[in-house]
Amino acid sequence: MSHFGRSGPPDIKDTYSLLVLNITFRTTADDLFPLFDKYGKVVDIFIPRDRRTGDSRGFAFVRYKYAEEAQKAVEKLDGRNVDGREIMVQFAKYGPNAEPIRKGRIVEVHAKSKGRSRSRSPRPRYRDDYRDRDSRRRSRSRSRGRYDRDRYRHKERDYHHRSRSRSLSPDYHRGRARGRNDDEGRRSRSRSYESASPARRSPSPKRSPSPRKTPPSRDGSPDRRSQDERSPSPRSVSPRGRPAASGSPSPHNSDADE
DNA sequence: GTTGAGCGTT
Repeated sequence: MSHFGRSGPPDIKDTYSLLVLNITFRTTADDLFPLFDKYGKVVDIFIPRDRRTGDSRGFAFVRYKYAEEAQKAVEKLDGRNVDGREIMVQFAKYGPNAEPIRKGRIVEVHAKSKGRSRSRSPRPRYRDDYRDRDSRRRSRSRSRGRYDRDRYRHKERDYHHRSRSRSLSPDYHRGRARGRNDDEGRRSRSRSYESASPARRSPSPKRSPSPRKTPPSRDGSPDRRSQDERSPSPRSVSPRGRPAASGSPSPHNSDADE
């Protein structure tokens, strides 16, 4: 039981953060603590996780008390198989406590200028060389991809909107020129619209084939929803029996009902 | 239940 990150950063004034990547989504700070603590004094371990799902994002931050120990852990734990996945340990570049690292300049003492002293790197990481955004943007995980796409949605939408505007100009002109086929013109426009926003279609494909399952009253009745919210149980005024009992013109039915 | 480039909270 570790309370890392539970009470926020304990003291990052003299701590060095290590970024651990490529860790499994099930790896927790408790699993990394013994691993990193073995090589040095771990002050705190923080694993950013989703606030909605609460799942790990796949990387963790390990704070060491001493830079030398952190460096050692990087060399030793970098490339270590954890939970069946090879983790990548490296100094955090961005962060609140990334400054001490720059000041300390842990390595470069005996390390060759060619590269960090990661003689323990069993596998060459192309990411270091191919750090282009194109590379990481080409393939992305599902969970993160969704948010990222959402973020870029404004741009895409703007682009589409503009494009549609231009496209609509000639389309409209042509459609109007035809004139004789009002039906066809409308249909064409309709199709164009669908093709213009394929991702904007209602995320409820089930509703289409089964419109009966979803009552239309709740679909287009925002007013009703408000009322419902105010009166969460308007029909449940009598949970024990049916309120219509007094006005029920079918006494015999009542027997069958209950 | 899935996934796999990256950089963090009270």
